[in-house]
Amino acid sequence: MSLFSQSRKDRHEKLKEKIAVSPFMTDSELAASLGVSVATIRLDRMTLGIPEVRERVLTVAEKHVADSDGIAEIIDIENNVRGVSVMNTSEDMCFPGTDIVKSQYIYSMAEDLALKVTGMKAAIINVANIKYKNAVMNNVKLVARCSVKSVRNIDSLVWVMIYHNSIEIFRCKFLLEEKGHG
Amino acid sequence: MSLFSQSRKDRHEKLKEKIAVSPFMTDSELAASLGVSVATIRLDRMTLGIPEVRERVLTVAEKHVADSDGIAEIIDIENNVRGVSVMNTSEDMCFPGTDIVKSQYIYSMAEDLALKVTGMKAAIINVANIKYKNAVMNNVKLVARCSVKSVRNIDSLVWVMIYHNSIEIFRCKFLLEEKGHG
DNA sequence: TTAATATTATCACCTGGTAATAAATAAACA
DNA sequence: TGTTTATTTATTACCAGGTGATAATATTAA
Repeated sequence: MSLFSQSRKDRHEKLKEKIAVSPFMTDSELAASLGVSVATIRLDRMTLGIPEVRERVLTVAEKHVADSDGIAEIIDIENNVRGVSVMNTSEDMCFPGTDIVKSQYIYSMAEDLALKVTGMKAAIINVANIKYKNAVMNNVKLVARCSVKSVRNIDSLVWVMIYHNSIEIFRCKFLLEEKGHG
Repeated sequence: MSLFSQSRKDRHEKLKEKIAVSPFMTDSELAASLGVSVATIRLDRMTLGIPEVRERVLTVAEKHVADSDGIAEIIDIENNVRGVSVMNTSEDMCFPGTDIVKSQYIYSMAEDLALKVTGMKAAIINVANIKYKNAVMNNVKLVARCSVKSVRNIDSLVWVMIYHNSIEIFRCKFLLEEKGHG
């Protein structure tokens, strides 16, 4: 292996890192920042299997809308009574460089399910009795179960429990209030 | 006002809605779905001030990376001792159609600050004593204060409190564990 | 029917690519 | 040293999804 291909390997590493850090750079920006021609960047991307800017941007954007929809899939729902959702944990839910899922994603799963079960344009005004005892790992299937404990006036009291392999890893109560009556 | 311009107003409304729902449609897709020519879509976008697909995609994608960095700004930090961050609530943190912020954003603000104060590639393994008593509204400035209560072995116990106008709206304890020892 | 309004078509141009090919350059080796 | 090989660069033709301007064609109201 030549010194030449060594410098290329270096450049490949730098390229991957640059794109990981700022995924929105065009080929010519990358070329300038690595002191090499656009054609070379093109070849490098081909060999590394890195798609063009627009695809990279689109991927990131699609992930965003997926997240804001709630990442979990509703499996079963009975309005104002109960609901079940499942979610597979993924790398981008984890603390960077670890296999441990940020608890905010667990919390979001619970909040989203509570919202969908009540069906109303709801807003959570009170959260109580959260328990979160065990770390959740990457690439694992979580099941959330939600049951509505009471519907009084415009408020709903909702319990959510999240399980991994039938072991409870999270639970919490939400008090939801119908929008516009607050 | 002519019937003609009435139908145009209709189309403008439909166009705005379509783009709000799926921001990644090209002009020709929009044209097809509204039964009108691409030129018309172009004119409509101009008059409504709607940018082209690629800009829309980029905007969404940039929001995503901003979110994953943590939306709050660190104001003051003393490693393993304390930290302060601020965050302005915005429309896209709210329940759709309301001015009430999803509590998951409050939770994320707390978690992110706890993580940054410990400075370590940390993972939250336990959360306790969450209190969240008041709804948080859109377009409001939140201040999070974090203090590290103990650093024992590889664990840190961290408290986070979030305030709006000096009123506490959220508090919680995190137990964090250094990655790789667990 | 005519004038005004709304829509469509057409053309030249732009960015950030793909794909393929040829040329230049650097390194390795006999 | 010259030759062979690996690597990089340049060039060309093409593509999608736009912008901007201008001209032609509906559509409707007066």
